[in-house]
Amino acid sequence: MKALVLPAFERPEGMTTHDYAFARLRQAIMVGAFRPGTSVTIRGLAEALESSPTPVREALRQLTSIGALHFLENRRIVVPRITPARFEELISLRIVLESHAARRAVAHLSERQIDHIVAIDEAIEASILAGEKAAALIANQQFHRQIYTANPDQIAMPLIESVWLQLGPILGIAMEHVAELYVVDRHREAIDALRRRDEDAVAEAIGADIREGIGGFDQQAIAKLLSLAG
Amino acid sequence: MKALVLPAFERPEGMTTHDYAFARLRQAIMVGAFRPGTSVTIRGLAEALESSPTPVREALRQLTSIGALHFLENRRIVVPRITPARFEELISLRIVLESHAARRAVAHLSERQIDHIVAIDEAIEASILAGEKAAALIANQQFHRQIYTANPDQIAMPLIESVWLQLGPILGIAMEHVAELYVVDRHREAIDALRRRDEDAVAEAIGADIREGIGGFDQQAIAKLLSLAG
DNA sequence: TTTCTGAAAATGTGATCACAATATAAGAAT
DNA sequence: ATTCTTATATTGTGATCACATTTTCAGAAA
Repeated sequence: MKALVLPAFERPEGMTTHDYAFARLRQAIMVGAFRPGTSVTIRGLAEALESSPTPVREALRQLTSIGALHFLENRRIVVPRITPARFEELISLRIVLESHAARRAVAHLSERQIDHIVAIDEAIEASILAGEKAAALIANQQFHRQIYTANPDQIAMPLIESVWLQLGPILGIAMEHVAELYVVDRHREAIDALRRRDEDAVAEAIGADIREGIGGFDQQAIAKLLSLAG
Repeated sequence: MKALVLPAFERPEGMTTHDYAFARLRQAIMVGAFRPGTSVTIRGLAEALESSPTPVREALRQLTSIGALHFLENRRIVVPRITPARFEELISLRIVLESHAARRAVAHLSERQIDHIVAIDEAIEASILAGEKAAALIANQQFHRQIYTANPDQIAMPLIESVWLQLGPILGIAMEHVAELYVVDRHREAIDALRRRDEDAVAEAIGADIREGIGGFDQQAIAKLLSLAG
């Protein structure tokens, strides 16, 4: 049994053991630290997190509720495998959910908030130029999240993050097999549309961003990646 | 402390205590057995379910992950309150998610499956005529679920059910304050479109069904309901 | 070499308990 | 009558342990 290695995570003071376990595992999955098909154990994670089974099991249960993990019939806990069809389904869901969320956020974004989003976009490009894949990934998620959560009554964010989590494992594989990140995003276009308060254009830009970004991998490339992950 | 009363639920043999607790609580919330703002306790539910805190807490954690419950800062567990804006947000999400899921299911539905869906629709009407509100509600959900899950690679169902769960509590209130259910559904239209394999028409019918069904309550009616639920 | 068998190890499950934080309610002070 | 204080009860948290199931693997049989 090799020891588990989880991405670093600072534990805020006062955070419960359960919340810590959940946040850390969630983040690990989100950035692709686990490969599809990997199986995890409660005790193993409890040891890695220096705690006990109870809070870890609660965290794992939550992660299964949002599709990040699967409890099999034999009660084994695994990172879900991804088929090409499932991948395509996830991408189309991202497009539908996120263009909707973006559209409904437009009216709530202040100029100051848009400035902040611009700053995040610049951070993304900086990370890419520096070759820091994980940082670029996190910043890209932050870019999207910042837009959608501007709507104070917004409900979609947890659902969107559920989809992100389900895409996480394949993201990790993709990052390993892509020599350098090539920037193909529509962020500039989305920002311009935000400034014009053009809801249709914002929704369109976000949809295209997703379609041409990770969704741009064609079926063949995905199949190849998935076979490598077997 | 008044004893909790949960809707009946038959426990399949071999089902773990945790799964039983989760399924039963989930169903209770889904059909509106809990009012918005209600607070629940781990020990109270453990007693009602004749088990212990551990599996119940796991079930509650899962339910919060899908938006059915909220853990407050003080660590109290409550059924989320619903504002008119949040309600409108939930309905628009339902429309987006479900018309998308319906569209992507069309190609997978066999004639036999469509026949089954017709049978469910007839059961809905029978329940309405018999005045059995809860049964009509369950059957209506079954109608929608049956369509969406025809797509074997479908990912959206858990997200859709998350939205249903968040609408559950207000459903319970609505059922109490509506003397008789008036049938305003587009099921027949959806079924015809399914037979024609007309994806656009199916998506449109499902969207209209949601919009004119529960979504049809205008803001004023919702505000009244929500004030009663204070 | 392959397959079968059984013992040992690993694993998920759930009840219990001690502890800390929070809420509740009774009584005192203003 | 209202507000503040304090003691009691309630509640969430997390570690631990016993149990049942599953997995793993060494050794025997074919």
